[in-house]
Amino acid sequence: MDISEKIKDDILNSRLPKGQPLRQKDLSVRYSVSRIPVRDALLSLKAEGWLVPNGKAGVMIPDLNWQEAEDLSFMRAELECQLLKLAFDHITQRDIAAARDFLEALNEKNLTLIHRGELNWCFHDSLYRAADRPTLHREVERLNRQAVRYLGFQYGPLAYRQTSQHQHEALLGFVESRNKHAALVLLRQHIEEAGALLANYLKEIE
Amino acid sequence: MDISEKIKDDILNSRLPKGQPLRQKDLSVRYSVSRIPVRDALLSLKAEGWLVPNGKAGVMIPDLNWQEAEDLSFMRAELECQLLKLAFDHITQRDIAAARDFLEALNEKNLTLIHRGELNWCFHDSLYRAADRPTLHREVERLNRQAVRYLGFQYGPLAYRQTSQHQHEALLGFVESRNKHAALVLLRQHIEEAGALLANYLKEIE
DNA sequence: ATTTTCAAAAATGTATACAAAAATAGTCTT
DNA sequence: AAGACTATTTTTGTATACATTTTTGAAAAT
Repeated sequence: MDISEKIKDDILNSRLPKGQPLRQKDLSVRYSVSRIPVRDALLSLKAEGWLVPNGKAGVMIPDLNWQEAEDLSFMRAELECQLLKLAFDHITQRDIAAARDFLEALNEKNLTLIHRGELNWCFHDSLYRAADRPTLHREVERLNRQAVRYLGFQYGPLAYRQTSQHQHEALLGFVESRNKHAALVLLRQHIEEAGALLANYLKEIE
Repeated sequence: MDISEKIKDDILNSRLPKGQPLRQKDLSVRYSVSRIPVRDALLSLKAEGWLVPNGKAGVMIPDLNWQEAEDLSFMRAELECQLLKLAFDHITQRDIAAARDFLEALNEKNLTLIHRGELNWCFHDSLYRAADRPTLHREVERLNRQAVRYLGFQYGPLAYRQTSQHQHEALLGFVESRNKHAALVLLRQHIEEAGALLANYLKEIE
């Protein structure tokens, strides 16, 4: 686990302070490395949206907010449905088998948020891979990785895990039976529903 | 001009070798700095899509290709139209004035590609800003900045500058006369047409 | 001739030290 | 007491030096 992953993990589990700049020195002590790898990690995390600039110097952990949740799910809905549509007729048995494996793995109760997020993306990715559209694919992956920051709410207070898993199974079913239309409708619903639920929840607690 | 900008400029003007790894040492000599700021720049540029990993070590300047051009313009069309739609009813006179200024500036013949790309984004940004949707906005900005890598073709062999400028003027006209529908149709056309032209050209010379 | 192995070289990753910039706190002025 | 200014401290940015990893190329084996 490299430093960047450790920082993500610590952000997800609220082990790093929000609302104040993260100090390179503090982090270098915390993870027992020099400031150089810390700087590298902060740069990457900033580019991925896990951190935001803090004035003229330093970075901060941004607050989660309903607007970002809404925008992320909106963009995912638009782009991922397109990606699935492009992929659909080229999805192989191997892809389906891979998707099933990831789905299986997601049933495990004791997964870290990061691990669960990764498996979640891998499941979707198995279905998109056949689209063979690297740039679109890369962008969708970016969005999914940003959305991981919100997973804590979806699997915690919102208890959305069961529903999500059922939708995944249904989606895979439609792919296997080559029902493109139903798969696309369900995927959009899967993304938009989770986004709306999350956005509403965040609005409430704000 | 910081190093990262210099590297972008040198990539756009083919002053750095494509198809082989960029060496941190070479770059540090070239720009007369140590390897640390070079590393920072490479990390950022990799995150922005200007560079791609080269095996286990180093980065490379990726080839421009028609599929990426197509995907970028596809995503821009989907997301920017949505952004303009959200912004439209809130665009102020001040926004319009700003847009006009950038449009004016774009008439200047002797602009560097980077500068032209920046002005181009600023023009669009003036019209989107009123949407007040930071995350969506940020993602659209990312896509536009990636698209800058392709500007050399659009303003060079394709001689698309005139057409593009006319479309910009017409778009601003529709905004001023509060003709939302026409503006949205034109924006989509503006993005998709440029994308298709570029993709076709790249296919030909490939 | 092709492939494999392994040592040398080169490149990247990291630590430490120093320079520049930013934030802080205290003093002075009004 | 509020605000502006300056000195001090803190933090970030960069250079240099060292460690680790990767690449390269020559020699040996098939």
